Amino acid sequence: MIDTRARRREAKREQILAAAWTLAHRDGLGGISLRELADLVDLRQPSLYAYFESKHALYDAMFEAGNRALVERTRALKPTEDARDAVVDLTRMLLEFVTEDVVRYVLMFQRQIPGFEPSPNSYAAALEFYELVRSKLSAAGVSAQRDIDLFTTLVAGLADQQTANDPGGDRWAGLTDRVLAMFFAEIDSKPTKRKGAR
Amino acid sequence: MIDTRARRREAKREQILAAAWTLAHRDGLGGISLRELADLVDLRQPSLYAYFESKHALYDAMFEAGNRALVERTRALKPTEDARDAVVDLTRMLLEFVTEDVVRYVLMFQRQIPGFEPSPNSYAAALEFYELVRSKLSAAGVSAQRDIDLFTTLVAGLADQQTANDPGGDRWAGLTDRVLAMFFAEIDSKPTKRKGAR
DNA sequence: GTCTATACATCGATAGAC
DNA sequence: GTCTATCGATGTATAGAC
Repeated sequence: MIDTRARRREAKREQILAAAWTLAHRDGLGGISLRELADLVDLRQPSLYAYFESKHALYDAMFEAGNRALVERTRALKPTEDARDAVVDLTRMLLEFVTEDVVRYVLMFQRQIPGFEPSPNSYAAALEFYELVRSKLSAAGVSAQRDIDLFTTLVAGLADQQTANDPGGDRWAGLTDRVLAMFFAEIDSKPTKRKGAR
Repeated sequence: MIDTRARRREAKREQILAAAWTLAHRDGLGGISLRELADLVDLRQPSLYAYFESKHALYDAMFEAGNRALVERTRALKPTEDARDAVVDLTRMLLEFVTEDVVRYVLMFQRQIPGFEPSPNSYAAALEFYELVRSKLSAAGVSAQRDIDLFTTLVAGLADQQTANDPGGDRWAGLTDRVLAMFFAEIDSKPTKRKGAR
């Protein structure tokens, strides 16, 4: 049956992707060898091309998987009464997401693979996440672009320092609440005119 | 004379380093090809090993040069009356340093070369810079480790976002003053006991 | 789809002659 | 110090049998 064939193919694709993550964790993102990857899934190297048309396509699939996981995780956050609590929960979750798999973080948020650009399809997943963030920020009274940029600065700084200087620990992640309190104090001290304001 | 020989050797080393920066700017850090590098300085590829024992040793020399330049730039900052102004000047200079040469920034502050660890000698230059930062922060009333970590978070965030999302521009660098004002407001709101306090 | 076999270009690195 | 020659590995890709 055609369905069986398609399902087997999809299963093999998933198997290849899982093996790719394994290799990436061991040797780094750039250290994935297609010959070794093929070995891990009982294929010969040229046969990988039946599933991914290039190594970049493999990275692209990994990039998409990472972003879909992040979107899912974001959607699974419990609703909060206060909109700012939602931003706190989001940020905590993001730091956790980032520290639990540094390689995935690097693939998604650092430009480390030379020449790799996400396909429009994969990038859509990334955009979906950013939209969720924007929406939560907006509900918390943060909608000016420069205020959003300030927020991304803080989160990027926490994630960068945490993964680079204390992987596995929480030296910087532990600053999350303090950083956000500081952020909202700054926002409140310079209120921005909003659409609904009189 | 022995001096002449040593000087010629040092000059060739510098020539190789300069060519390496040229290639890195064109092709990225990882894109440096030893064969092309040798061509640029009129050598054959294996002869480079008379000057650098490996490609990592070349990166190490570049890492050290970058850090020495940063230390020099920091020492050249004009003294200020107010200690917090010195931190502002330092941060502005750092953002400028980072944006004027993104490749150098990546080499110095991101872990992008697989397996590259600075030698103790090169790392000493990096430590020298951190000591200067610590000293300026301390003079400005920031000496608790968690407060220093907060500062590094902010600077890392600005540098990361600026270089990654707006290279050549100043979308995030332009937030520097606001970020530092926010930082010092936070510091003042939670004063830390200091050695000299009564 | 998967295989064998092969090819090409590139890479960092090393041996050994001079 | 510099060279030629070479090694072993990589990613990429294709041809052609089954």
